[in-house]
Amino acid sequence: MGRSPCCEKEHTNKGAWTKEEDQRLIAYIRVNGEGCWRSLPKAAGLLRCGKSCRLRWMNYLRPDLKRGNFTDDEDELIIRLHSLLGNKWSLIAGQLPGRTDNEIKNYWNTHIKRKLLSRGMDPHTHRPLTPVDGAAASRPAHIAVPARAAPPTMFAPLTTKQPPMESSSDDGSSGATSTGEPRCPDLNLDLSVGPPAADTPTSHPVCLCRHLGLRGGAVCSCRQADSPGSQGGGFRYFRPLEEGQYI
DNA sequence: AATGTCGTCAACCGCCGCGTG
DNA sequence: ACACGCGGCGGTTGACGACAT
Repeated sequence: MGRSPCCEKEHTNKGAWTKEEDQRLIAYIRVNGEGCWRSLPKAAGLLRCGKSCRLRWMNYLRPDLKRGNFTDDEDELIIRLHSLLGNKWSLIAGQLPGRTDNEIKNYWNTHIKRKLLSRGMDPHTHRPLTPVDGAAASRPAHIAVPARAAPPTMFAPLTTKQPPMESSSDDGSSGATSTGEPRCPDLNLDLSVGPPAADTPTSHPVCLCRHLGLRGGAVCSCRQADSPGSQGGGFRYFRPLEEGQYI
């Protein structure tokens, strides 16, 4: 049998939304607020699947959406967040007010991937392309390539049990550990859009999870985050990048 | 001007995680 | 512990416009 369909497909419209449908959806949500997407279409007089209504609202109709081109700052922030989080578009979108996960995902696939390739970076791993990667990058799109492991593990988090790494000027022999393992590049965790505040310390470590609002979630194991002495409590830290260093 | 190709993006699909009974 | 319903997420598709030939 399997799961029941989310709606009666034979009685629902599909495809592009009309202005009238948009107006109905907006008017309904203005009065009743978001939520209960399953019953919303009927209540709002829409012949649409609840999921479709939610998507339309979230990605297009929400009043707080920022339309228009991405700024360079937003570009860089997306790249940094992607290197940390992988294809977690909703988490990335959470750091860019007014942008949606769908929008960022599209933008990544159409613009940023190419931007990284032009920098000689692998958009999946955020590492410099090797000649082999380069060949892969030029591989015709229809030739499938197995997805690589998600990047989040690429950047081994620093814990307070480890001494902070020396500044990344530890030369760029970089990229390899003494064991010959490729070393994870460091991360610039100034995740704000726009110029940093003058008094913002950029060299001392920050809790990534906390910065991303993930503290207490599955991703973050930080404890006692708000207490000043919490550095010994198991925080995971990341060290910012040096000027001009890419992730 | 007609046709083909490419890039963009809104929308759909199927899966997953969480809450609830 | 289990099944179910729902919302949310990420991958993919397809329509459409811009550009090239």
